[in-house]
Amino acid sequence: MSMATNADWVKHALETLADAGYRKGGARSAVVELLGRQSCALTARDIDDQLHAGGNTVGRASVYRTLEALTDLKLVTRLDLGHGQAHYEPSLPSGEHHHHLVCDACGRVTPFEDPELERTLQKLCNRVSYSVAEHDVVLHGKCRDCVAA
Amino acid sequence: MSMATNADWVKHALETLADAGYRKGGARSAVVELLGRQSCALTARDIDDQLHAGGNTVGRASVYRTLEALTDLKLVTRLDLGHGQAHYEPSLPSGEHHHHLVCDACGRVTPFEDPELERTLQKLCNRVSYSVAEHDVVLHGKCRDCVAA
DNA sequence: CTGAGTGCAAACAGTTTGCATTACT
DNA sequence: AGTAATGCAAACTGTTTGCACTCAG
Repeated sequence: MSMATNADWVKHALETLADAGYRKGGARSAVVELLGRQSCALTARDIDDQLHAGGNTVGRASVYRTLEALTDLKLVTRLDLGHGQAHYEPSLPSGEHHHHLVCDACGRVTPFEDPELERTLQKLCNRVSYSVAEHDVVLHGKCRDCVAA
Repeated sequence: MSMATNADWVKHALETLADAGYRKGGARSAVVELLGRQSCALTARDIDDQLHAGGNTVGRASVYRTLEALTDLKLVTRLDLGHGQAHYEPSLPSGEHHHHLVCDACGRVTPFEDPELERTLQKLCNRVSYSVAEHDVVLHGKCRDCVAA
């Protein structure tokens, strides 16, 4: 299921880019395919490093430009997890999403889901004076390993 | 009550700094007093600008150093609201806290409180593998004015 | 052939750091 | 007097932009 979902996301993302008038390009496809292989949040640096480790020669700029395009098309979500660098993750067309636990000691990021939280947030959004498009919940603390150490 | 709370916070903050071994200094007091006058999140830039507008000659560096000290002592909370710059706000000793609505169109930040959300988050924290020290909820969208426009 | 896509290097913005000076204690 | 606090400028980091070159359509 997870594999199918990720493959679907890559296909969906490439199609959406094409529909939006973007041409095909090596750097962009490389970023999209790399994102498709991940399930949780990556930084631009992570993406750049992994692409280079795989022998690819994409420039930082192309990574950022691709991420911007994908974010504009709502294909990826840009998250601020509080360490001064943005994180990006594919957003599933189904609309389902998770939130994040961040270890302030080692930097690890762990996703979690909680239906009750979603329900509570949903109710909250209706009560508020803004038109809410998106919500982010970030729990900061120490992961199990760092608590032990 | 709001006035009393803010005045208390300034007093509390200055005492805590003194107890922690910090000497008295003009830049630090200026930042603390300015924070005491605000109730919601400010950027370092905001603080620097407001101090200069008031005729003060503090350097950026001192603002940041003060904010770091205050954050370490848990006197202020550092928030990442997703626009690449950190926001800071006094944290009340009572432990009560609010979360934020951010208008992605005009940048406005509006605080809100929701006891049910706090309860839900509390339960969630107990169920999770991390030891959670803090939680941030950020709702992104458009404020009433920007929806109208 | 034309313009979007790309890589590089330079530009930027927010934040941090090094250092000489100032001023609490 | 001794040492923390401060202001300035330079250094750093993550991100964006300008430009010449390449390649998809």
